[in-house]
Amino acid sequence: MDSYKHKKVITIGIVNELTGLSERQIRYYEECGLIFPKRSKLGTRHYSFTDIETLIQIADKREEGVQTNEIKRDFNNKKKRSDIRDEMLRGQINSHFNRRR
Amino acid sequence: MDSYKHKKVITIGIVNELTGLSERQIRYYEECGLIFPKRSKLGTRHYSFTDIETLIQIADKREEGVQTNEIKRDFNNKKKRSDIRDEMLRGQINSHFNRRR
DNA sequence: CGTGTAAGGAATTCTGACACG
DNA sequence: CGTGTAAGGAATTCTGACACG
Repeated sequence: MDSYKHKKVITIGIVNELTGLSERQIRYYEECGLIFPKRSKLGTRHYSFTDIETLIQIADKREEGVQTNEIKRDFNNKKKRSDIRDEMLRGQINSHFNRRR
Repeated sequence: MDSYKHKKVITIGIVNELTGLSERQIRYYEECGLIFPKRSKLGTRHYSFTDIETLIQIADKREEGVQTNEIKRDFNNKKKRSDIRDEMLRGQINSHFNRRR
């Protein structure tokens, strides 16, 4: 599966290499609620490949001058839209089953 | 794509958590030529998810009492077989194109 | 607001070696 | 052969803070 994409196994140093963002920036975007690394028992942050993809999107937005605030709102809206789409899909499937009864 | 699977971004501590193998064992299997982590400039080992899958296979074999030697031979044979299969596939494709000329 | 930096501590990783077997 | 361990050093990561703006 693509579950590897979501597994939180990458340390901040590697994320820095992969994204070009400083550790300071990476931690700050977490503080802003844009990414959510997992923590090991000892407090070390672990990121997934999807986190890295998100960080690259953030970096692009930031270069355009978009504030973390805006970026967060955009992310939430995108999520909301995909949730709605999923729900409509479920609705179609249900009506399909209802028709068959 | 599944290129994430092959990206060498995981440190040995995480590999230990994911496989249950000790760092000593993980490094030893590298010495035996069974896995090939990448090295950062400073010498830290980085593993991919495929490396982890390989390590889990190794662990299974070792539990059955198979020596690293045997395991390596098995891996090489498996590789050889898949290379041959690939070559035969290429042969078929070529003959297909030749027929059309 | 977003990011750099110096500070000090705690945990990580590395290598080469001795040990047991 | 395969793995544990203690040893010492080097690099990593973390937090809270001061700085600039």
